[in-house]
Amino acid sequence: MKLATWNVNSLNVRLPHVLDWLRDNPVDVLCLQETKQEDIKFPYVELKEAGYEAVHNGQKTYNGVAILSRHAIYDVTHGMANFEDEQKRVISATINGVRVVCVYVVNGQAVDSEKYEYKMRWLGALNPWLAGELQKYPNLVLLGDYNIAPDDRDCHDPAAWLGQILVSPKEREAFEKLTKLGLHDSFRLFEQAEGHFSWWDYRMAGFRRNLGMRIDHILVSDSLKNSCESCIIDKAPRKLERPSDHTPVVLTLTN
DNA sequence: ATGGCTTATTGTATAAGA
Repeated sequence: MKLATWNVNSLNVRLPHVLDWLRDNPVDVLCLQETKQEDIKFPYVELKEAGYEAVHNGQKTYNGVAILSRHAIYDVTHGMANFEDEQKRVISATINGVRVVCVYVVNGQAVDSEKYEYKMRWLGALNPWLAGELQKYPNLVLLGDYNIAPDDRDCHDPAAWLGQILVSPKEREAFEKLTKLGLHDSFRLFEQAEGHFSWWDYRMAGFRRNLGMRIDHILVSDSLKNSCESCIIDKAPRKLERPSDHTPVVLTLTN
């Protein structure tokens, strides 16, 4: 089973890239973030023609998450039961006996901002909510844009970014607390080298110079850890015309 | 050279992303 995550930065703009990518990479499940569209505009028909069922928790202009699947989708829930939120950032479903949780974590803008406070409150709710979900669904995969680079090697210039948004100690502590629930960063089960990123700023020729961050992650529960066969970042879509600033991360599970 | 780009908005400048 292959599961992937991709922040598309507007599905309206990026649908051709998504359809092309799914044709070349027919994963079982693809989680999307920042669809930035109301449900009525969501391209259910085009995705169905491409072989994918989809569920969407969206809103106009901002945020929005979706799960696309080649297999039947069961028990869909929106958001986190313990956190009232107008922003559409979470959608979950069960597919092939795996609980798939798709998240678009708050960006936070700057460490001294109100948005950072919201980010920390949001992450503060995510942890206990996931603890409960793991009780209900031991086979769980948490995919999405975490807006956290968990380690210095996940940042192109740790000295320049020291204490900044995406790498601040509190954010990294929140990520660390997720791993303490028994969730494992599947990319780091394999690749340990520096210079692997999932997001590059549109400015400063960020991609060409590999000035990136690894902020899109796929975490797997204890019970799935030994089934992980590979986790790769696919940089190909970032090279296209009018790309998303993020690129897909793909997990392969055995059986 | 601390800027640079991209997206959406009942737009034509502003907010947000990260």
